[in-house]
Amino acid sequence: MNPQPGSFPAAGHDHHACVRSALRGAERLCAEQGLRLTAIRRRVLELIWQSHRPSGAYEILEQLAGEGHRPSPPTVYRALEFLLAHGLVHRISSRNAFVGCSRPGQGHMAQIFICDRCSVAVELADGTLNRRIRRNADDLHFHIREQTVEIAGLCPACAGRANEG
Amino acid sequence: MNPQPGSFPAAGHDHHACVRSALRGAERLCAEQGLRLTAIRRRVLELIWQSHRPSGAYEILEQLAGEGHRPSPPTVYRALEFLLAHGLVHRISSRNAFVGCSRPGQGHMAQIFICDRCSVAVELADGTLNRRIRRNADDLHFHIREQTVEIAGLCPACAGRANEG
DNA sequence: AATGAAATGTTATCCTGTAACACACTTGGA
DNA sequence: TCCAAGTGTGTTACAGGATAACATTTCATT
Repeated sequence: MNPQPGSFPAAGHDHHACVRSALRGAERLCAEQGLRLTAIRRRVLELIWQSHRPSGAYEILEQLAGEGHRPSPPTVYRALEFLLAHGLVHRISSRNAFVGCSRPGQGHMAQIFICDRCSVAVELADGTLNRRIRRNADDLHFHIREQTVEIAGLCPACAGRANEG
Repeated sequence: MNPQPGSFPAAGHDHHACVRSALRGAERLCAEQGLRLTAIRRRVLELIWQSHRPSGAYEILEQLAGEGHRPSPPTVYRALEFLLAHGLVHRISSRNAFVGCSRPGQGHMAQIFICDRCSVAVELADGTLNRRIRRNADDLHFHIREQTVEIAGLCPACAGRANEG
């Protein structure tokens, strides 16, 4: 089961299932579209899905290094470029980081909520909101290519313990 | 007159007036709130307002260097930090750059449209859209601290000559 | 003048991302 | 089977963005 799009992951959710589901989804999408999910690309996607927290490119690099690969930055950035281009991951501009996309292949007009405290990110794709953005663009006679909607704050769990640590 | 919030600047608009207006606004806001608009802060704001294109921190640095100041990165970043904290500029995460805020002091729930071709940025503050975001956050039980809404594409003028150069 | 807080200067370094070029591996056709 | 062309990867070197840590100055107020 994919990480429920539209809600923060429950405390004890089966994360291995998230990862498996994401990889299966990627395999299916690549098969359908004749794309090559090479070993590196697959591994980078897998590492990004290790958690629901956006990963920096150099974090990924270090994890790969820990496995003996020792790739250089361009290798990782190329894999990320591929994953971004085909909607398998999102870039979080406000953090220079990358997070798995919960709905690969369904266009990329997502809104992403990121917790300041635990860093968990959740994506939404609110059609009403997207239409509103498009309408604003139309009023400006602006032609949208890409949108970035990132909301930072506290997730439910962290808001609950806001006054602790 | 401030750059019309909510529309792309007209071809022959009086840009000196934009700059003057932005600086006057900043002076007023700082006076009201007992903030110190020091020489550097003022100069950085002025440089950012030189155009409606977001400026990188190191661009600003170079311009200051060209005037004999030769400041170091932290100096510029501190000025930017001040200007951001008091709503005088926006950070454009998707470009690592900064642009003047057209409505200082009115909260910072803005949407920014940026042209891929000429880089001009225009800000909007659509209450309906902001309420929609807030509503999505409420549904998630997420507490918003800050939002980033950046839309990239082609401004009216550039869309017009899209098939030329 | 003396004091404490805020602002700036300085140095060094870290993090993020890419250019440029070499090599290897598919894949389809001669 | 071998060759070409395209795609993917390796490697080196560097550009660009941002901050830590500490020294010094400036300012408002006593």
